[in-house]
Amino acid sequence: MTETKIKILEAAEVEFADNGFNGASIRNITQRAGVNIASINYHFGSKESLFREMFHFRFDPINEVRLSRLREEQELRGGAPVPLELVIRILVVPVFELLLSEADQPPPRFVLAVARCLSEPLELFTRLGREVFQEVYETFFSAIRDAQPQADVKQVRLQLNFAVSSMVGMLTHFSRIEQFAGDPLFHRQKDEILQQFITFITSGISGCVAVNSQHEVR
Amino acid sequence: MTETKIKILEAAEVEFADNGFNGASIRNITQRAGVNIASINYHFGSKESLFREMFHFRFDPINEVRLSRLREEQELRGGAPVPLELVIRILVVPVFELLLSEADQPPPRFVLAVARCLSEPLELFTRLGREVFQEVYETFFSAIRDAQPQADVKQVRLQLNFAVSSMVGMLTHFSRIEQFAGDPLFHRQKDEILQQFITFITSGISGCVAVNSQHEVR
DNA sequence: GCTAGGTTCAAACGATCGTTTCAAACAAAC
DNA sequence: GTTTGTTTGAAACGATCGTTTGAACCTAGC
Repeated sequence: MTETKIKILEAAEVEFADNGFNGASIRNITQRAGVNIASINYHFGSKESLFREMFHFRFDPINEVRLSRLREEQELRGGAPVPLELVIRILVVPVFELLLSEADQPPPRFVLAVARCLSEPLELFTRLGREVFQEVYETFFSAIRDAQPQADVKQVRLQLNFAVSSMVGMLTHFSRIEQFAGDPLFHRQKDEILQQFITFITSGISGCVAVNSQHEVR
Repeated sequence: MTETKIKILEAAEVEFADNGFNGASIRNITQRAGVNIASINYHFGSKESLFREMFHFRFDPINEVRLSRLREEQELRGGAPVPLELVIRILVVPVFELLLSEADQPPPRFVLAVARCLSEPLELFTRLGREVFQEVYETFFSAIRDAQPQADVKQVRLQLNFAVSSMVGMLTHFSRIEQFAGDPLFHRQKDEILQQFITFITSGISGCVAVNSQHEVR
């Protein structure tokens, strides 16, 4: 990969994270990268293709980690379902450990860039989201279903929808909601927040099943 | 309120919901409303002010409902804390019953408009979010804290952050994530989805406290 | 040294953006 | 009927957008 291409990708992360997709401008990106305006269309083809390439470049490895870690656990158990909390942990950690980086170094911006751009209602992002996350979605859907034999399929689908929405919402709105409280929450350890979030989603999901089972028993 | 102003507000909801704030254009809004381009600046001053007015116009009544219902329950109990699930229900229902409207009528668009625009990283929306939601945030923060005497303040703040993120994420991404599954989830009754979501958040929050209490016991 | 292919550059393209202008149309008051 | 203040209209403003152009530049390979 050319040096110019790398510089553009790095600058694009920051620009997309700060301004969203529609708000980001080719001129700002190239200026930040210290390259010529035309180089984006030369190296990537268009603004959309630039985002697509940044998206894949950053999230494909993350998703591979998620899939391989889950498969490790599954093989380790030889057929027995992976516990729900562990499934959620494997889904959450690879992304959120990047957001909640240590205090001495700034968090990578591409997580925010992707989360914020995916919130924009462009048709492009519907396609891109599927392109990048479809396999992860289906694999973890099966794992969550396996972990809860008593839940029906539609319920699990709803649960995963809740979980993913929470995750994207957290990425997009954490810093902003944080400001409601006046002082930041990051005094807490990164690992503690991460664990609390995993617990939040896990408890939320298993709470749904518990309540629903009660309904069926009645 | 003038007829023109109302027509603009209605058109703006659709345009903002479909394209976000940066993606929405004054020309599309006025064209959809059937009014002159200049009328937005005449009646509202600017695109930003138009959004601000739409935001307040729609969400101030919703927030008043949330606050008054919570106070009703509090007075009904005369000092005793309102149960967590009921607090969450009062927070969630006034907004989500609009999103999950019945099949025979399309859902109002301003909910999506606000959720999507608030996801855009413009400084404007940090201010606007506080302007509209600060009081609700603080009031429900107290109620959630009261409902869980064993939880400490910072933990409750984190929980509310999780809850609000989930809510905004749900509004923004529900329809898109739904498409991962192939067929829509809305076969289920509106009330059932709503109850499941309330249970998800409630269980998530109380799950955090339970785990944390265990930690402290050790 | 020359050529060929890949890369960068300044400049411009057409389109669209939010906003402004100012005259025309309108309504209500006297 | 005239006046006054409010609302609409067509047109244009300056700015910025993503993209394209075509010449200049650079670096291997011969």
